[in-house]
Amino acid sequence: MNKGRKIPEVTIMRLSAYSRALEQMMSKGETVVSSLEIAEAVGVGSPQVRKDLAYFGAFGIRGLGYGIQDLYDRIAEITGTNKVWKVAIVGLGHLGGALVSYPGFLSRGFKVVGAFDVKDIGKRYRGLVIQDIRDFVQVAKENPFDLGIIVVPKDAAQEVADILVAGGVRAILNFAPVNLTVPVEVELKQVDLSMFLETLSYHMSQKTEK
Amino acid sequence: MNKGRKIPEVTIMRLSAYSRALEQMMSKGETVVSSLEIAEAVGVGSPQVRKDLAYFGAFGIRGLGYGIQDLYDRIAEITGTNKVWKVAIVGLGHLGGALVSYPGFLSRGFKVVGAFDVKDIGKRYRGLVIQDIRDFVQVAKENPFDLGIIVVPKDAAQEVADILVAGGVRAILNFAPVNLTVPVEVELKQVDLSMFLETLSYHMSQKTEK
DNA sequence: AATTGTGAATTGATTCACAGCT
DNA sequence: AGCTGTGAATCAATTCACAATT
Repeated sequence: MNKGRKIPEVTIMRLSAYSRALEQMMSKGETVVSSLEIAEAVGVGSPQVRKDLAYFGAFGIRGLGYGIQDLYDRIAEITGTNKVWKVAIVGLGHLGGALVSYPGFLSRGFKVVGAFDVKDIGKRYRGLVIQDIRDFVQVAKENPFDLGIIVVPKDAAQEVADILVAGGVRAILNFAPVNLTVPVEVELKQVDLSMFLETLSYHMSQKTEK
Repeated sequence: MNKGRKIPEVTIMRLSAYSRALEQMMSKGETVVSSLEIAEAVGVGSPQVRKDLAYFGAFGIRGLGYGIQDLYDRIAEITGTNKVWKVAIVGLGHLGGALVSYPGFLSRGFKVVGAFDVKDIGKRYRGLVIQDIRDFVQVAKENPFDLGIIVVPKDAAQEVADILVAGGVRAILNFAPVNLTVPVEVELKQVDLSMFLETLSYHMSQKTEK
């Protein structure tokens, strides 16, 4: 097992990937799977899969493999995707608007139940009414959010983060390309889309130079 | 220095972050900066900053710091953001549509010059005309793309990847939640948005359990 | 016979601490 | 005097290899 130890963030991300591979397998009607099969589906080594799972207990059967449904449920329990999390999106520009109805969110337990911005207040947006971000704390008092997604221009991002924190969210996903400061008890994840492209352009540049 | 060694992917991502911090500083009219100041702006340790930079050479001045403009240019050269890369986006759903005009892309050298899908062919979309993905190879023959972004449903993603590769792209950024297979000479980066939320829900679950 | 679960070995990344410059 | 650049030390993650189990 591994009760006390700190679990690497990449392990959690891989669990998500395993989980999706398991969904695929379930839909094909399979019931048992080996660490090697999972590994191949996801593109890692099989000891990696076993190590990752071993952080959380021993739920395979030696000589046989893992029960797919069982493993799937265990992972959902671990990553918290067996619950439904209430999400507020702040910033309904192109990207924010797209995220409101991103199918991958709802299917994994993230339900967008609030949309906030500084303009277009009152406008309907895919079943949600855009609310004034300045009312966030008030709104959250009636109906708390677990998680906030920030999709505003970078100069506004810290201010929005402060509001989300004041409104009691427990985690923030930030798409604005700035480093935010939040209290330690609030989980923060920074995602910068152009950063991903830059790793690619780095590798492309490398190759042309050679 | 460090000419031969393999550079960690996280280092490249941090270089992007440093670069953005430098932009900020330049806009304030500053001209010199220490590794500690960069580190604080980005949220890492100062030896980390120096190590990252040292992979690519020694471009600071001992006792003084780094020339901001100079360092900025060097990083742009390293990450390839001093060039303009031609990008094709495949899949103009909500997310794909948002990415077409994502401001962070163009400002860092990624110019979306092609939009492809299986439907709405011929429709104009923010200055681009949607083209048939089945014509991709033909279109790319006339006007090659450096990089392809896949934003299609997961069942179509591998097929699209094969087409992009056939059309000669050198790198692929994939938003579909599946593991793609491409030839080694093509750079591939997988981005799964719900994975980021899942790291957050994991940490939130942890806290409630305690 | 097959595959898990896990200590041990290895590889990789970060941090330390200080010599070397300006 | 101050800050970089870097080898050495530490810390973390991955991979190996095999005993344990069905």
